[in-house]
Amino acid sequence: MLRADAAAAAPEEAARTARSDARRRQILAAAVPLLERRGSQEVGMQAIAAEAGVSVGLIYRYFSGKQELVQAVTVGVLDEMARLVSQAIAPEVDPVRQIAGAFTAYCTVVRENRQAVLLTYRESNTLPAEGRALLKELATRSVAPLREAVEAAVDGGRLRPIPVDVFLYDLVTVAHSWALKHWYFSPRVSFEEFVAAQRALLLSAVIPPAHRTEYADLLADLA
Amino acid sequence: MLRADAAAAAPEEAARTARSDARRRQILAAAVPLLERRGSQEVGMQAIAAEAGVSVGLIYRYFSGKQELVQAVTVGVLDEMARLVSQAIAPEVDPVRQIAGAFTAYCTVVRENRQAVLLTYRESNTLPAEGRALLKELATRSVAPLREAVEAAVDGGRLRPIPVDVFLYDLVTVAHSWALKHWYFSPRVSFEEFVAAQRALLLSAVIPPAHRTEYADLLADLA
Amino acid sequence: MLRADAAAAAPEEAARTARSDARRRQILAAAVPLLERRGSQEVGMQAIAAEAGVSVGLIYRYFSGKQELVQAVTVGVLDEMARLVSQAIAPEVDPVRQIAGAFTAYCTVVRENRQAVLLTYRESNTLPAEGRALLKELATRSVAPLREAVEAAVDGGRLRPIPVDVFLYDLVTVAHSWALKHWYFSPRVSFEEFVAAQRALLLSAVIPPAHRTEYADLLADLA
Amino acid sequence: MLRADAAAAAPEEAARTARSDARRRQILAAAVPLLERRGSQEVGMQAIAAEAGVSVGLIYRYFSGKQELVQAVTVGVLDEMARLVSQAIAPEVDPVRQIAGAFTAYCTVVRENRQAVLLTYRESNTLPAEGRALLKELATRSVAPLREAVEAAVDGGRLRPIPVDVFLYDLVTVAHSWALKHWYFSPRVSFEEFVAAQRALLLSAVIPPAHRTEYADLLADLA
DNA sequence: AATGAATGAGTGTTCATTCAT
DNA sequence: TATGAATGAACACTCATTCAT
Repeated sequence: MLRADAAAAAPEEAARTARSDARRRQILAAAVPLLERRGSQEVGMQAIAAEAGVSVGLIYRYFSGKQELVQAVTVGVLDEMARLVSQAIAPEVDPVRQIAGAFTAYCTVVRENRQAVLLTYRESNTLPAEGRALLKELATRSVAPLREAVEAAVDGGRLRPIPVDVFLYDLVTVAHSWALKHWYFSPRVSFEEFVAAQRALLLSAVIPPAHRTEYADLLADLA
Repeated sequence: MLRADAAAAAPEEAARTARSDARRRQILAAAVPLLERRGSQEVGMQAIAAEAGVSVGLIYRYFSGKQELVQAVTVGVLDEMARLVSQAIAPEVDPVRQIAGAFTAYCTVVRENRQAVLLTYRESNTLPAEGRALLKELATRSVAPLREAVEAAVDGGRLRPIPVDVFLYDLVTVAHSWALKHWYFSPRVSFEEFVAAQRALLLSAVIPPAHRTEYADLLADLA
Repeated sequence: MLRADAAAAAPEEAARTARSDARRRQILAAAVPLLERRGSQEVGMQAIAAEAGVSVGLIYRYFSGKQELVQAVTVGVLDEMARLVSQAIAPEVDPVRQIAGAFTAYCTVVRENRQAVLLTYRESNTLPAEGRALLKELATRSVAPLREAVEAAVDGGRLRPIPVDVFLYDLVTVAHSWALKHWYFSPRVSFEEFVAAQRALLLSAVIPPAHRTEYADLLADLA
Repeated sequence: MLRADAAAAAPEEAARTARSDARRRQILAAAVPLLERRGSQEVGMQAIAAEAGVSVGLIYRYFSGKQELVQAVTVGVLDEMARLVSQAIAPEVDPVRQIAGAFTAYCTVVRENRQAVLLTYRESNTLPAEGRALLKELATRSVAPLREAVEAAVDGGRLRPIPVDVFLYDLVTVAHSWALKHWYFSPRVSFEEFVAAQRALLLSAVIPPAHRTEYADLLADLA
């Protein structure tokens, strides 16, 4: 009996945790589009509850308050994007092609999560110090694979000896600019043109003359 | 009498307008640092009135509401930055050097108005469509001189035939990234290193081999 | 079968009642210190459930709502105090000494249940009419033994012909004042001094000159 | 002009303070009966605002929050009672008659402010430490005149050498008991009987035999 | 032109109570 | 019998906006 109970306890606990996680996800899933569209300021807890199909009180069982919910949404959105990017990176041998692929993947993820990108830029200012630190760490962690590729390329002489930190964040910032300056880019260039042009521009800046022919396909889009 | 009045009316009117403008500026000047530091959400009208040394009611004589005030602050901040940049651009003959100079100027203005840059990114999402359009127009207008330089350089063959729109906003976005990613860059590179590296990177991407020796000084920082 | 069931029913019923009573007591025991310390207002049902080690829902099986629970706690506390007092009263032959003993006992119980006394004063205002009536009845009943002693003493001529009702509640009120005005008395007199002084004062007021020497020991503390 | 302005400034300020005070009083006056009847717990800010004929927001201009308002009401009620008592005390030469008069006055004030007395007992438990300290100080200050009379009587040998602190608060507690135990006393004795009996009882306890004939009128009610 | 007292709809949050399991 | 997730009305409090002076 006792053993059976003990044996049963674990699955019971697990089931509870699973249900609890499902609720959290349900609430977050409802909050994400609202916060993306209108910002944490404009969206009330009642609206989030209504969208999630739960009562206001229930949200407070899963999140200590609005701030924590907004932070969870923001972190979740960044996490998801990092996951999508890492999924999308093809396992290339050539580090330069890996960089190119990662940048393309990043841009694609940005295009498909434009509102989410804007949300992270917008809400990161409203987060408390702790949440901000979490976001920074997440950002740093999610560019790690890209950083390795850049470092490998530089070490292997396939990229000029550039300041890695600077180039790395240029890749990210430029990818983000499809969301940040969407009003500007979208009427002027197609997404594909944007990616091709940016990729060619950024790589042109760092591929040394000796390897330009090797990567001619990547640089072609600049003419 | 009537004539005297009419004669007096113009100067009177002018004086009134002048006083009115002074009031607007007084209120805006008080609002700017508050909004930069804490965001429009966190700052109340009462706080702005107190900071400006006027009553709440008076603000409503000069602005139709909080939204308009925030918009005026945002526009004002962008205007001021555009002014500072255009002031800082030396009248160079060489369009490439003009681009380099403008980028450096832009970065310096960003450094000295970091909070203002963040404010524009933050608040532009809270603005109504109309205000957003105004901001876009302003942004477009304020890069116009830079665009001319880039176009001239491309036309003169000193820059590769790149998509001008893309390169132009890369310059702006990268300059902004000193503010947007300050938490990342500032512990890793000094502002001078940042500017030199970015300038070299961006120009490397676009200066054709034929002119690389001519601009060796600008490209030096990449080794 | 039916008979066996019927035969078993009585003990089963009894066992159930016993378990049920134990539950009630368990919940009340958990609620008492919480309500004493923080008041019914500040204490939530969830907190009481947690303290009792049961679920919130279970409390509603044993009490119809918070109000009833608070009432049960209040009544319980008064009951317990009445019990302690009646226990502490030594079976004296002399009614005056019985009064003195009962007063001393009352004071001691008040000292050891100061928070409980405050609770009854505090919560009796929040109770519904019905609960209030119950409390009054309880209070009346619990002073009954004391009333008998006073009446006996008056009838026997050992106390002056005073209005019994008034004197009776003065005894109670003064005993309570150790709790009600604890902030005042405690830094000024010790508990023992308080009891001796009050006892002497109250008895002085009612013992006729003819019996003063007989009770000199009880009156000593005033002079 | 400047002088006129300066001259006008003071009255203006004074007028503002006067209006502000009137508002405070208006809100307090509305809050008192509500809090007396139903307790701070049961009374919402909206109800107080409605009763006062002002908006909720306005209350927050004059009180930092509900707690402060409740404290102000409680203090105000105690203050008013202290004022009424001190007004009612006739300037007697004889300190014993002064005590008797003060006690009678106290009882009368309690009778006419029964709910207020209950309110102070009830709410003093919900107040923060600071507010509680204020109440204690107020209570101490408001019995000061009575204390002087008691001390004078003891020093002059018209009262037995009793512990002043104890007797003083017995007077107060017994007077309060008309409110605290109103449910008990009121069906049993009239207010006048109550006062006469209590006065006689308390004075009997402390007037030495030597002066009993002198104050026979005060002691008469005990028979 | 200027004030600031006054408004009241709206906010985030709590908690007694219910009910499916 | 026992659970605790779920509810939602109610709360204290805020703040953009108005308007009598």
